[in-house]
Amino acid sequence: MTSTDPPPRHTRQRAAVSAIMTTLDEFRTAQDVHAELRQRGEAIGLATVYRTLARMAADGEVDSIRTPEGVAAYRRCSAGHHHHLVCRECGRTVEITPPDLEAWTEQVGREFGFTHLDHELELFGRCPDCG
Amino acid sequence: MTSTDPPPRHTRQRAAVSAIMTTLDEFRTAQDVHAELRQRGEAIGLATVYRTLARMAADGEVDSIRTPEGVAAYRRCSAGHHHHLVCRECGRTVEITPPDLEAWTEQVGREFGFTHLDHELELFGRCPDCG
DNA sequence: ATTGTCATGAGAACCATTATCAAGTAGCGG
DNA sequence: CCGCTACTTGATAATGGTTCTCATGACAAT
Repeated sequence: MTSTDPPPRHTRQRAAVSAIMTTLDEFRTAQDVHAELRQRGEAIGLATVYRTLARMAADGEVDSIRTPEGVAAYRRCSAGHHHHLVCRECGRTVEITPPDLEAWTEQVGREFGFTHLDHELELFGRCPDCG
Repeated sequence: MTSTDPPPRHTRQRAAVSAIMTTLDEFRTAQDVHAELRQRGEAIGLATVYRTLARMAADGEVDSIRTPEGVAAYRRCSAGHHHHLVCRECGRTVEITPPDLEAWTEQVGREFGFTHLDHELELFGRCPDCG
């Protein structure tokens, strides 16, 4: 696991997924991406879209989240990984940027000797419209 | 929608779920709760556990999140919960206490008008023993 | 071109969750 | 207590997103 995973091969399908992800600003599910590619005339299987997006997420090429309904959604990587404030009632989501979280994560990692650190932070609440 | 839903009835099954949730500190899935109750000799159906936990979450009696794998998990509503640094390889866990997270959560809530705030934070990495 | 290896994809398998609906039970008014 | 009615329960089926299977096809180094 520490060592080099073999690099992904360059295929037409992978290029198509990569290309479409750079044109989309919002989070899309794998099913959405598959449907969109099909609509554009690309011949690509659903399983391949799932695999490719998962791989791209693992490699840091896209960000992945879970919608409140539990489905995975992907979006092209903006600079810096961010977090969300989610309404429990209606699912409305606001992007938030906690200060110093990256730095604090590194500090905690050093303190306990952990490496390859990552963090997951989500805030939950009830939005103004849901009282 | 906003107003009067009929209040839940007092049943043996609901009492059992409510009771077990007060004894558990960590997030548990509905399946976990169901298995645990069965192991304790409670006769209760899986669907009922799902329904009861969903209802309790809607009523604010428990908090609910989605794990990175996409499954729903529930935890009793309590002040002063803690967080973890988890090794991806061996599962080793260290309790951690991020500074100012409570205060920052409140501040973000006020900023966007969200109420009933809670947060979920976990750190993941590779522990010293796993290199 | 040949060959070993990885990627693809159609469909099946998987699994958490939800819907179905007949039977049981809580709670209330009499 | 009695009975009525609406709510709850639970075994099972259905749903739907995601992953697995494995035969076939494509990539890339020789």
